Amino acid sequence: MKYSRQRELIYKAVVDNPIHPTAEMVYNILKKENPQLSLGTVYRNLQQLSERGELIRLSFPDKPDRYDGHTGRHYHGLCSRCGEVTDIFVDYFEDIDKIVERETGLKVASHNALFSIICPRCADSLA
Amino acid sequence: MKYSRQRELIYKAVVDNPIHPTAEMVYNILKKENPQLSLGTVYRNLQQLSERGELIRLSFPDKPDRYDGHTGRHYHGLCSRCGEVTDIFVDYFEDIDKIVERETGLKVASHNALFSIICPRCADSLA
DNA sequence: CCAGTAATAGTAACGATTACTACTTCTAAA
DNA sequence: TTTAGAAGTAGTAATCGTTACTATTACTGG
Repeated sequence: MKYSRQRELIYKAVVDNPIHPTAEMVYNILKKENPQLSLGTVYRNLQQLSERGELIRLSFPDKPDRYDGHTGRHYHGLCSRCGEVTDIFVDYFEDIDKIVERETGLKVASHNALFSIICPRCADSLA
Repeated sequence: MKYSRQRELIYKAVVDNPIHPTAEMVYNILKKENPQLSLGTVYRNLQQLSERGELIRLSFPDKPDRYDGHTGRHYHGLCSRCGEVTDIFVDYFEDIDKIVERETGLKVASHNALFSIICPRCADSLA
């Protein structure tokens, strides 16, 4: 894989923006300073980086995919009001992989979890 | 919501097929006996049923959405070899919602989990 | 500094899904 | 039961997110 300035920018845009941006968001963030950037380049690099495990790609029904720069095992929260995606850093629940293995007989490599939450901003606006 | 024969068929196709079919799969299953069925009708009803909580809609990167007729809390396994989706029925891990609430301060309603597994068929073919 | 390979910009194409429209089917009340 | 009106359907067009293509540009090893 050859170095490219664009890939560097795209990667940093995801890592530096904890909002879990979509491809379009990355494009909009970067095009201000890099007006020649192509949306296809953003998509291509996000895909490559995800394949290589340098980014994580998240899918939700009826919404564009989002990308996460944290590659360590962690969970996510999805605000059921505003749709915001947040990282949830708690210790990985090792046990539950073993429980599932024991109870189902399947070989379990890992799991990921999505918590349905109310984010602080939405919680406030409700109060 | 008014009764329709098509909706009934679509709902049953999902509930009766534990493969977590895609919209296209549902269409193909049903069109044999119901050649007049329209793909748009399948999509529209799957969406309505998901919105009403009678089906669950699952999204994965780069794959069409899948639908699950089990609406009770449960988990899913995704075979990392063949991509097959399976239900995983183990007791809901109530504790982890509380742990996340305690550690993050967020209001947690529930979670779902996706286990990365090797399905029995793939495990066999490797042996 | 140059050759060769990989990456890009720009645009076209694609697949999954939703929207639209004229026609059909439920259903509730007369 | 008939019938009016609302909701649903079939068939097709349109949309959106994403990937593919192509001519040009930018890395990098020798």
